[in-house]
Amino acid sequence: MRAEKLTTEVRQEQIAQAALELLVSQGMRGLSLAAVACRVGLVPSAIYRHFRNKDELLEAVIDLIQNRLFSLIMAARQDAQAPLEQLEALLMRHIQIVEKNQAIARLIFSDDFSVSHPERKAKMYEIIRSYLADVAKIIIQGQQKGQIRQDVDPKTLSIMFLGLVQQSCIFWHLSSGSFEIARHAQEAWRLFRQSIEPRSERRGEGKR
Amino acid sequence: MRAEKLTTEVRQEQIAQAALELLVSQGMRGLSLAAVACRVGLVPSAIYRHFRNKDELLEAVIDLIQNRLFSLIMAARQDAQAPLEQLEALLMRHIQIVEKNQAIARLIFSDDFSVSHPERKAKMYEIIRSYLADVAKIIIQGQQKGQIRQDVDPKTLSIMFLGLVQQSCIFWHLSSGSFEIARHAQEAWRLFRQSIEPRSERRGEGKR
DNA sequence: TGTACATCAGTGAACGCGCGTTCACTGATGTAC
DNA sequence: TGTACATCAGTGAACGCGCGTTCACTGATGTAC
Repeated sequence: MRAEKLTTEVRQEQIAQAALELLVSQGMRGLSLAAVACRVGLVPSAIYRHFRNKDELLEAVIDLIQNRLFSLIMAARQDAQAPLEQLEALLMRHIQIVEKNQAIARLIFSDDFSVSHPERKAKMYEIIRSYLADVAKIIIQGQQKGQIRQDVDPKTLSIMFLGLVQQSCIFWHLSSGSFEIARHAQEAWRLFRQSIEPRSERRGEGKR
Repeated sequence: MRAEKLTTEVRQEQIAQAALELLVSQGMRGLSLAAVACRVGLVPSAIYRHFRNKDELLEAVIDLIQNRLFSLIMAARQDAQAPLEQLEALLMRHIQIVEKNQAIARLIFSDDFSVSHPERKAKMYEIIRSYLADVAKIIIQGQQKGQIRQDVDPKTLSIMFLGLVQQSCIFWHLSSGSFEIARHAQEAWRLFRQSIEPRSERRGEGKR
């Protein structure tokens, strides 16, 4: 049975999308050209009409991830006005798409990164850094508004924030879903929030 | 050239050790039986005199990791008396062996875990949980001695503590070593420590 | 409106490669007599 | 102390498998005349 003939632009999107879905659900081994092609309804060799090779497909997957991360931040910024609440919204949105966060970890720790492709690893590093820069921006706004204490490095804070996300996801992954990710995230966020709020607010609490 | 004939016990240790080293330096793809054998000075098929198959070798690697994690905690507990200082020592010891921590992440997110071997994933989950239980013990001692505030769940705290470690390692890995892991860990620890110390101490600070 | 042609997405057979694994064989070591 | 034998770690050739990739071919679509 011959598949419908579609333009390269459409197919490239479909293929990259299918590859990301496979990465999420099946891990790196599931990300074979045969499996990707099957999911799109094509024959393996048809992939080569739209990507030069598997490496080029992986690049497309990375671009897809970059876009997802970016829109996540955009969405969180619209969820709330105040910086602290934006961070909370971002954390909760991350938790909601746990499986997709795993895909990032799987990619980062896959063989196609660590040794084989240093330039790809560098690209991913840049993507994460730009994500963190956006988080840091929110933090700096919080500091200017007096919502976040000023004696901490925004960059350090942004990495710690991402740590809240990642850690929850790793546990969720390892426990095969039985780990109560939402509850943990809330408790962790409470602590994190207390540690970054200005001391003056804490003093108020302490006085009672 | 024929290799020296050694007992299975000795070879099993050598092989598992070599496999872990390869996992650390080369990632999962570097962990081929051929490479492992070569590192020990054997021929690939010789591995089968000491392990039934690759799966059994992986089990041995996991056991090795478990032992390493355990001795890390033991060492940290001897570094200091007070619970908070023990945690700090543990964090710093973790940072010193960044590369080895990566190996854990590589294993966890490899294909041999996520989909292929649920029981192996479960075992790793147990290992991490028992590690966290030890960390939680230290935290509970800290709460009893009044060094750590009592209104936070020790389990949540232990996961957040591990988050400090992991996050630093992930960044160090991604940045190919250019990320200043020690500085970040110190700053992150400072914040973490402040957030878990009892409020009475903070109130004192705030009064000035 | 109809015909001829170029373009290009989709096909299926075939390839080379690296991998885990098997197996008959070797030869050193320790034990029984 | 010497001889015969069992044990077992190490060897190298060979295998089957899944994978990424190539290539000549098909056939639908759009364009030029």
